[in-house]
Amino acid sequence: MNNKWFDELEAKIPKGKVRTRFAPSPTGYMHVGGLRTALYAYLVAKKDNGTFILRIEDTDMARFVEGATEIIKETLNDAGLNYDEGPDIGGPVAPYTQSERLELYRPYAELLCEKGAAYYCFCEPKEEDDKDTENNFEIKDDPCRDMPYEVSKSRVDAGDPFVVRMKAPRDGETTVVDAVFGEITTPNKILDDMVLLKRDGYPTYNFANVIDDHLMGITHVMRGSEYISSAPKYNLLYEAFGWEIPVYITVSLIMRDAQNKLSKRHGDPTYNDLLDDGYLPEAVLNYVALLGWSPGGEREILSLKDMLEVFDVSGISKSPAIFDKDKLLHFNSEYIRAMSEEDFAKIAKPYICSVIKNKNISVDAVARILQARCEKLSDIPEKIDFFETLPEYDTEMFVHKKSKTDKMISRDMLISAKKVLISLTEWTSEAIHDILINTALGLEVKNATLMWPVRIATAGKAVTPGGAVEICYILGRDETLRRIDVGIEKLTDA
RNA sequence: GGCCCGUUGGUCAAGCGGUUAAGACUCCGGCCUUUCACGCCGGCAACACGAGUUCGAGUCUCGUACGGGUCACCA
Repeated sequence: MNNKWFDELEAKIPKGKVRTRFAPSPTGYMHVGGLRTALYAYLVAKKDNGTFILRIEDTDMARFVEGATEIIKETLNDAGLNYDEGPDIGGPVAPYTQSERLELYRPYAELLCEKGAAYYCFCEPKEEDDKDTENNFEIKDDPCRDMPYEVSKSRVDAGDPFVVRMKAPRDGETTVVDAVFGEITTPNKILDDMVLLKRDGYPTYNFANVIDDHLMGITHVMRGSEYISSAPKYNLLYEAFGWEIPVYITVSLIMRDAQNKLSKRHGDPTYNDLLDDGYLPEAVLNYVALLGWSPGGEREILSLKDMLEVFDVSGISKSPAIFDKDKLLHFNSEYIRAMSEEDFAKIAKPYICSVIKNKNISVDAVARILQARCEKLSDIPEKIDFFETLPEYDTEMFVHKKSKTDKMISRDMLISAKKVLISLTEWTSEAIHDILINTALGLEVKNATLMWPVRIATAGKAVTPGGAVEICYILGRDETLRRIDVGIEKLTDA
């Protein structure tokens, strides 16, 4: 490659603005941690009016998953993390998918070999088995490390299979500066000669990442703390090229418990699983933002826009955070309650319709009584299935101390309720409410004494969304009266 | 095992040398009420341990313990 080729690439690099990237590998789903990294990257860029980029890191042919890129794009989309440059929309430093950038990496690897900062290695790949053998942690110099450049180059030219490895210095030390972790100094001698270019010609993550971050003009690099021990090697690479080192922003891991990180393999939910389970994207995003980052004040409910205002790298924590589903659930219910009635009805509808087929039942009315009582959308069906069909129930449910009811009283109450409801001219919540309250008054019993049996008879359940009035209203007159009759009958038998 | 990082209630966390050590989730009371919720009010509960620096340490230093990360031709 001649210098012009490199120069042209360099010339394309946008400068002067903050540029961050989310660089997932397409595994078929989105990790909760990945979403958080994407969010932070987005915030760092957008806070400064910068550019947020999506880059797909698909350099592992063995792990390719069909459709995975689409999942990533959709996720970013419905989380509101809109990227300015990416695989589908292009940009000044396209392409944004590493498998489409393959011809870029080898010349850079060769350049490093020429400079003596890397070398060709012809050793056979290590066997899977002796990789993990016991305490074999020693790093030993690669036999090809000291092969003269000309010799190795001619072998490469002759077609020998090879990998390119970085030539880490054996002395001195490297200091990494991280916006979260501060300065970390590592003796170079413990750094291994990591592979840059694989035998199949693909770059490794470590290499492609550095090349692309540079070529794409990335100014701030966020990644999980699992990469922090590789950071000195990245610095060495940047230095070998004479490139400016970006600002590292390392975020700690999200854990399932004190000793295990969140992982799909162990059955922990991915972002997509959470959505399927009835969580709202905004709620998940909000919750995840607060795992490992704090805005400092007492405010916890933050929209993406709010976060843009208050986000600061100094609020990122170094210690790992345990993912707490209870708290996520709380955020979710907060978001549900904050929605407008119409919006809630819209998202609840599919869940409502999954159990309620009866056309006489108003989906909107059901949604209204549900909104304050559901923490996630997926709890909806079991809460309202009684509207569709009256479940079998035990008459013991009519007995309620606080409402001062027993079976006898309940039967009387149902008979009274039936009498007034049957003659009700308009079937509205207000009308039902007023006539029942008046009836209780006339009977000289407390409201609950009348309401409790009516609710039990019409729902067949001890716990229901909404009270007697709402249930009667939603059920409609005919069904309400029918269910009251069923109740009276059951109580008569008992 | 080497190297690196971390440690405030069960969980998320504020705190950046002087506080009665915030707040949120969970849990437990109470109020409201036609059930359950929602809402409101209240409560339980923490600086891992040991030295040192300092008039004074959750805050600084060192050590110990515990936990995590990493040591792939995976990312």
